[in-house]
Amino acid sequence: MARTAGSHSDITGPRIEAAAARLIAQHGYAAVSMRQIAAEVGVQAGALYNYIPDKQSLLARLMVRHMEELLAAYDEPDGLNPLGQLEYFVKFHIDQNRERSDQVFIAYMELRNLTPENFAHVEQFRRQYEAKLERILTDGVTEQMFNIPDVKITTRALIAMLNGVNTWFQDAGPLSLHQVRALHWDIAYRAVIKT
Amino acid sequence: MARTAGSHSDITGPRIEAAAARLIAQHGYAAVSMRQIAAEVGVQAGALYNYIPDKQSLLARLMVRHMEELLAAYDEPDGLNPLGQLEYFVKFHIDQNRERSDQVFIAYMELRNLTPENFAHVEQFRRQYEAKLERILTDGVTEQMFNIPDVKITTRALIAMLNGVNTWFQDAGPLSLHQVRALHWDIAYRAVIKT
DNA sequence: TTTTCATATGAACATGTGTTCAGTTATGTT
DNA sequence: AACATAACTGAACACATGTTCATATGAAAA
Repeated sequence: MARTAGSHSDITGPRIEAAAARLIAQHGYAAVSMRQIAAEVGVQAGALYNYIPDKQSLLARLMVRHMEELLAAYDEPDGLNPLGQLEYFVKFHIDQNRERSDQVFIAYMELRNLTPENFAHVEQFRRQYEAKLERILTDGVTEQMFNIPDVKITTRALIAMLNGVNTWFQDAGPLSLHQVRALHWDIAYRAVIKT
Repeated sequence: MARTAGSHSDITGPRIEAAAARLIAQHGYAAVSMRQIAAEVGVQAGALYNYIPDKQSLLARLMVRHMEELLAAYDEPDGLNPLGQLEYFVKFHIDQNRERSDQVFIAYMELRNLTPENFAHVEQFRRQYEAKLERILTDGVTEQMFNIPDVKITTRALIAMLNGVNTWFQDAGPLSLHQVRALHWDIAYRAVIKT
């Protein structure tokens, strides 16, 4: 038996990435085999190689695509002062953590499993994203709205804090996403505001 | 050829754990083989099983021991008000991140590679540690020193922020550990203090 | 010196790995 | 109806995996 039904090129491709994202987020890149991914798609392992050069490329593609989509989804808010922009960033980041939790999780857990070339590629995107927040903080300091001893450290600290949400937030939990957003915004606000 | 030199039981054991910690922190549990660990120790793979029942137990032991040592190293500061205790906690956590970065990294990156039983065991320690911070924040609120909308979320947010240090701090970097401590303490302070 | 035994070897086992590819099948086109 | 080809199978490849065990070794005890 070969192809079991229909012309599936356009559907199998995305399904491979979706299955890979799910499994890798759950078990880790090294712990997931090509045969597991194939089984999740409902196909034999060999068929994956019609869509992917190799396993490493699959991981890299997953991460690059995620970073591209993340940056694309962030539409620079016009006409907001630094405080408003910071609020936008915080809520955007938390929303992304929720909507695309697998990809977000992979993007910062599997960096060490990338080849140096792929790592450099992804890292470049990561820095672009970080630069958005850093810019907001810098502007806020310039406009004497924020009081921040070290903008670079505060940038990383805030992102680390926001990423943390992904490790414990569950839809079934006691807190709504709205509450989580509000509480993190409160902390971020107090961490930067000039009093 | 068998044993190549001397009676090494008391030295090989710790060396296995040290090598495993180094390698797992760098490449991840699933990506590191028993033969790699053995090679790092300077021994054949079979010899590891004089000290370890299996690979999974090695990971679990690493994590449990780390958590035990972490909790043991934390000697409850007497006679400090909540603010002083919070400062102590922040600096303690950052110092631990530096002194035992491999173990800290493993302890929150490899949770998903534990069997359910081992996970439950480690998770219990993790909650004990988290409870220390939560207690400090609760006390601060009670004494009307802190203003915290949700103590549980703030606890997690602060720990996530502090853990973040481990992902980018390097001794060779531009900032001293002292500076990093001070900057994070500043953020934590502002996040909780009642104004 | 001889005995004892903890400590390590190295080969083997069964299974799993990523990847390739000749062959098969269903689909859309002619 | 016949064809062309995209899409997939299934078996195979070479090698890696965790783990076991009979065997060898050397240091300490007698």
